[in-house]
Amino acid sequence: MSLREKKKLETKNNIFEVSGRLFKEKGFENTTIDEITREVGIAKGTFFNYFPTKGSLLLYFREQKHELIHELLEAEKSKNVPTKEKIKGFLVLLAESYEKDKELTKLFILEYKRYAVHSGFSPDNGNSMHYRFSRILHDFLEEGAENGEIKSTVDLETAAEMLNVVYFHTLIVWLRSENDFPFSRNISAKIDLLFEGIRN
Amino acid sequence: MSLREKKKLETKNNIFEVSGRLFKEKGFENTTIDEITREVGIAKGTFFNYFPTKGSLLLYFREQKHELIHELLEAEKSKNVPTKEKIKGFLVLLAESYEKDKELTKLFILEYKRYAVHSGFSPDNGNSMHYRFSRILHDFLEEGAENGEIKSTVDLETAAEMLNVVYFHTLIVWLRSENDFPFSRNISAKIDLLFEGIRN
DNA sequence: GGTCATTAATGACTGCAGTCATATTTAAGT
DNA sequence: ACTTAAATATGACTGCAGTCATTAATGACC
Repeated sequence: MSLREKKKLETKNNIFEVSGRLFKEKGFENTTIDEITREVGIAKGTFFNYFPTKGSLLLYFREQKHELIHELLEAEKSKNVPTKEKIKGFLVLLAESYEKDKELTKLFILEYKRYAVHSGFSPDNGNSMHYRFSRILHDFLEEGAENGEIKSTVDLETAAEMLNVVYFHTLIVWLRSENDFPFSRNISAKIDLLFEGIRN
Repeated sequence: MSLREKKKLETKNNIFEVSGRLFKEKGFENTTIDEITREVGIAKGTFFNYFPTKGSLLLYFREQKHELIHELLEAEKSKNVPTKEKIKGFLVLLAESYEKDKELTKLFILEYKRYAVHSGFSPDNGNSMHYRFSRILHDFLEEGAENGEIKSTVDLETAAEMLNVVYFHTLIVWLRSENDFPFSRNISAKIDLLFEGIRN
């Protein structure tokens, strides 16, 4: 790695670290780029060589966080429990990992939503949280379908999409609540409902 | 109504009308307050006497739109069809009403989401789209429960919340698509799935 | 119809995100 | 070591949302 590359990486990490701290301390809106760059010791313009907008920092936070997801996923995939339990376990674990950085998570979930409405979660965007999650959930469901745990008439894409969207909605409500919200029970109830149906 | 009140209403309507037109013509981000006020013939500051932020215009658009909802609702409520069909009918009608102002709808759905993440859809906020919708859906479900169409073990609040969130997600995807997306079939399939469950 | 308090209008001003022409640093070729 | 091209850094500048102290319009009351 050349001197150039080393410096570049270091600058990016510095921006990342400082902005994360400031966002947590004072919130996203109350933190200015000027503040971040002053603290990092770079010029304002330099920031924009690394991140195209202030909001894109949040997408980067999300990406970093999601490196962890695949570990959770592998651990959960190999368990020998019914599909429904696997999905519950995965989503609860995931939420617990978000819980560690509640404030930051709120921010990047919000930013994701903004992005999602503007530009969509198109399949060709490998970094789309929505897409990756739907894929993972779809894999679980497919396994369940192969075992005969799931009705053959169910469209697995649709089911995965619904799990996904219900999950994120619940996550947001949970993140916003002051921890008196029993996330895992709540999401479990919804997954049950989706598996069992509501019709008598 | 006094002269004052008349003028006030007229100014508000003018802002509403001009901004709506400009948003449709050039998009929300590309329309500036200066432009709106110039065209309306008021000073910039006056705008903020009527709407606290640029985004709040979108909430106002939404409110206006939602005056229509209750008409749809009443028509649908009185039909004598199964609960599931009532819900489908209502959601499809609603989507069709959104379709008339696709670009504007996109904007205010986005703004709603932003708002929702920031400040929640608290029950005490009577204007919250989320809350009103959940209430309406809840009413439908309650009727279904009374007729024995719905499992007694199902928590109606949860079911309404899920219908709601799945609906809005689907709506967004549909609004973003270029009309080749069969909304009513898609949302119907999801409602079916939620009613019947996915477990074999 | 004149006085005064209340309500609304005004636009210069502030703060911040994001741009861009210019300057500096790096690395490769000779 | 010198030259040169490419990569990177810089900060003054622009554009826009939102504020606020000041001014104008309105209507209640005598």
